[in-house]
Amino acid sequence: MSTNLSEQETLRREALQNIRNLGINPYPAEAFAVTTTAQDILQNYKLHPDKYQQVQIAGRIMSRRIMGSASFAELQDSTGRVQVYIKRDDISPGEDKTLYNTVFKKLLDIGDFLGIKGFVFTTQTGEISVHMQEMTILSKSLKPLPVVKRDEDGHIYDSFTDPEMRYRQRYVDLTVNPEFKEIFINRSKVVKTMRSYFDSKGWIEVETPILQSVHGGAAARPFKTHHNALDVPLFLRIANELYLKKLIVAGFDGVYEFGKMFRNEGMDRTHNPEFTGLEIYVAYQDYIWMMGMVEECLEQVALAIHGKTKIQVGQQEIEFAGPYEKLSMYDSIQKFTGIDVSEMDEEALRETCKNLQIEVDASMGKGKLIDEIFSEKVEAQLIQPTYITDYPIEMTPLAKKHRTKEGLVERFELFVNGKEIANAYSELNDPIDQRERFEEQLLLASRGDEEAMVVDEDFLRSLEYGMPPTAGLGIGIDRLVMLMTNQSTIQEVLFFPQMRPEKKANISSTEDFLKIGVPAEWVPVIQKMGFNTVDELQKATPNKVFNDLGGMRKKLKLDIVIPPKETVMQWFL
RNA sequence: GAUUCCGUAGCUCAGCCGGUAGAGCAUAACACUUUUAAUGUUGGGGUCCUGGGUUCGAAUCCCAGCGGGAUCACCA
Repeated sequence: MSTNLSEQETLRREALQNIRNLGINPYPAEAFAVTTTAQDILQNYKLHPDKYQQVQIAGRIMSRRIMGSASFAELQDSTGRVQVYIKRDDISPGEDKTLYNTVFKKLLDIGDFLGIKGFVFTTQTGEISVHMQEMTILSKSLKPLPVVKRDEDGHIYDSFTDPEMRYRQRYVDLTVNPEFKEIFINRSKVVKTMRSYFDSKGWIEVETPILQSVHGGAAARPFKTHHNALDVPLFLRIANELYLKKLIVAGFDGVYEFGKMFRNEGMDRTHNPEFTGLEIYVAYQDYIWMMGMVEECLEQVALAIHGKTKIQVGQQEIEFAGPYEKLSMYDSIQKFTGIDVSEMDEEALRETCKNLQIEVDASMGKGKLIDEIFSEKVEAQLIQPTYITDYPIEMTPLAKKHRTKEGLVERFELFVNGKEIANAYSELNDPIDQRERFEEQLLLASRGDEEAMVVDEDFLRSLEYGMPPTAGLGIGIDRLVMLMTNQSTIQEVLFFPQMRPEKKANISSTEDFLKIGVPAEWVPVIQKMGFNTVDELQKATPNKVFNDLGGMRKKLKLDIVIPPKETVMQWFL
């Protein structure tokens, strides 16, 4: 047994062995038939007490209150917690009280999974509880869970709050802070609601490649990888737009995909290197039609989660029922800055940025400059859902030119609570125009714009065969979930947000220590003394190590013989 | 990347002007037949993030590093 375990972990391993010694399998293979849940009991027992005279429930022990020959424990399952009442003479009816006195009181711990057979009743203090008649150990827990206590008023004590630990060990987080499970349940509802809405329209869910040889469809730095068999570089997709449009060319009327996108860029509370995007394309429609579709869809999502369309997000109340306000990009800048940028050329825009104290650089084209003004002065002000429409052509190479307004494209972005959550176009289906737009992107790239889009020849070829007029939409699912669940960081809506890898302590194996002559029973002691590697040990002073061995022996109350000094000296040769 | 705060027991946290570490919960032992943040009594448990420096003496002061949080920048 390693001395690197904490005292509590060692005790639990000993308890595990003692359970085995009693002939009980702490990890049984048999299924345990669950007939009810904590939530079901708490909600329905009073209405139909007769139905709860024989129940089987399973979950984790989350607290124990032992009082002589009777005890209470809280059992937590996926739906919540219910109290269990255990009476010694009920579970150990004969002379042998081992099951209660030893197994329940000594060998079980907080975190263990238990299957319980019993009947539901109400205690003198009025708490609905399960009176245990039989108990099955389903799984022994070897690491102590942080214990979070709650009083009658719901105040939380000693809560497990360290964000690093919560994200790295989400299984612990959701076990001891089960209220966070609600976010993920709602996340699932968001996707489910959207999916069934799309399906009801007859559009089909598809899957397109994640490994792509050309990372098209958006402007971002990709993750690069390599395919050995083909010996070619591949990229994790930054978008799936071009593939979905190829499927419209192929003859589908509506296609959509929920999928992970990967962008090799910064991480913060609204960005994770992998995130979930929804993209949907519908043939013979345009961006005006798409606005109505988005309103209908989001209204259903809000209803599914909150049962109403007006929801609280931070300090704001946001109304998701349409129609949403529509504002052209130029009008929105005029509205919030009083400046009309619609007629300005690049030089005038640059001057305007300077006056507004917005930083610019030489690589920025006209579209980019307007975007800077917009994101600096307008974006944060758009609290209620607002469509910003009709973007400058320069910043949108995949959208169709505006039907009436020169220099603009048919595009909208939906802003809610000051953040963009959707982006849509009347998709560009003119192959010649599309090629020219890509060429302009190449020009921007040569000016140093790292976000300029790359050309996808296969996509251009597909357009040359002919794509029907199409409306397309992308929604950042993580950000939508943040809105719908009132969370301010993306990490809270991802089960496993990206983290810096945990640093692994460099530890020599027991064999390595044996090789230099350390007796087996002393290896754990050496490790306890802080020498994780042979190297570290050999860097220490031999005399001091020898002296410390005696000290550790005394401290750990070990009944083993100290190696002779000559032996210890051999370790350092 | 910049600024700033933080890192002490399994968990949450104290620890002042530098003198080799404390509390609550958890855990161990005993008591207790309806408690509920159960209770009472008694114990055990620490690489004070790591490495340097100042000092007779560092959890504490200084420097560097690592990890994390917040804000900002970048990134639709």
